[in-house]
Amino acid sequence: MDRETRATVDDHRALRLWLRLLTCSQLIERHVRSRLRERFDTTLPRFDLMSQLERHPQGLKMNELSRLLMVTGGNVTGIVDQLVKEGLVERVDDAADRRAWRVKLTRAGDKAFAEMARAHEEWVIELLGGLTRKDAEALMQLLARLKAITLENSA
Amino acid sequence: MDRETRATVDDHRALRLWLRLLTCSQLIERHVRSRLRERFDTTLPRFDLMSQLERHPQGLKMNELSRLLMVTGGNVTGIVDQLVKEGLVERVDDAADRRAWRVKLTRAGDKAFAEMARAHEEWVIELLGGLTRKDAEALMQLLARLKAITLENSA
DNA sequence: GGCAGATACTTTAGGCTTGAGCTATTCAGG
DNA sequence: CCTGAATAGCTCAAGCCTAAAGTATCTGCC
Repeated sequence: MDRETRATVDDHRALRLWLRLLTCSQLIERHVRSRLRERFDTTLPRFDLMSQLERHPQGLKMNELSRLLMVTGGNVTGIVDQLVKEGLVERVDDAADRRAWRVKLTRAGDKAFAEMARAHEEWVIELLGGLTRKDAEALMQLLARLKAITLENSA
Repeated sequence: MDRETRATVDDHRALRLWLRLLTCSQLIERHVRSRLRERFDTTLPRFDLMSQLERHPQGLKMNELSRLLMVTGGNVTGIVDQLVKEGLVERVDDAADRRAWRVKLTRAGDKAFAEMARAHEEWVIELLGGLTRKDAEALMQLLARLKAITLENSA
């Protein structure tokens, strides 16, 4: 019996929905984190950051990374520092704004990310692949609505 | 455009589902964390731990808390230490096993938690209440399937 | 031009979280 | 009994994350 299962029957709908969503998310997240550590000796935040850079070959500014990853700027500074030290990422001066950097994957970073991304997708498919296509699509749509509503209500 | 929206169109279904789930979960989590800090100067992990204790008035052992909260034992030690110091929680010797504690809410903890739980549910309703009853129920059911499948596949 | 406010980034203190390694206790077989 | 394995809990180092405060630069407005 875990947190979500234990919710007493008189808990209300929205609360139970949130607890269940959190449980699902944590289950998957733990699995992925653990595999990233085992197989690649890295972490989910590092992977997420590199994944953004891979989608933006022209590079991203620190504050763009911060917004995309939904974490604070100080946090991005720390993670980028590490990846720079490991040679996976580089800070390039931004020509138009001397306050800013353009952060990019190095060639080594691009290569390392490609391998991790392949494995990562396999793990996710392994975990979630058992859902029927119909369920998966329904879930996608409902989560889209949830996301829109949440964004609206937290603004 | 956030992480999930940015996923390129050729990303596969399971991966996109996972990213969307993560985004939803993080949006709600950030909101709740921020409000817990503002209004009660506390954190989500502390709230979660107290919430488990509130559901188990007879007390819980450290390893039971660890399992219920899906975090490691060392983590539970730290959070319980703090709550004990603040007088919200107490460690009672377990009569049957001298290695173990029974962790319980104190009267002050119970009172403090009741107030926080009321506010917490309001915040969640405020955030998610916009979903129709039908959508909420469908989502509950699909997430239940997802949870079952994930548990099965990560075992 | 110059100044006020906004913006880009870093730093710091403090809390969360993990995995690995430690002690103490319990339990199951011989 | 007693010994080895399992279990309950703690400690530690390292990394993630936040909010707040600090520096440097840019931008708009007079």
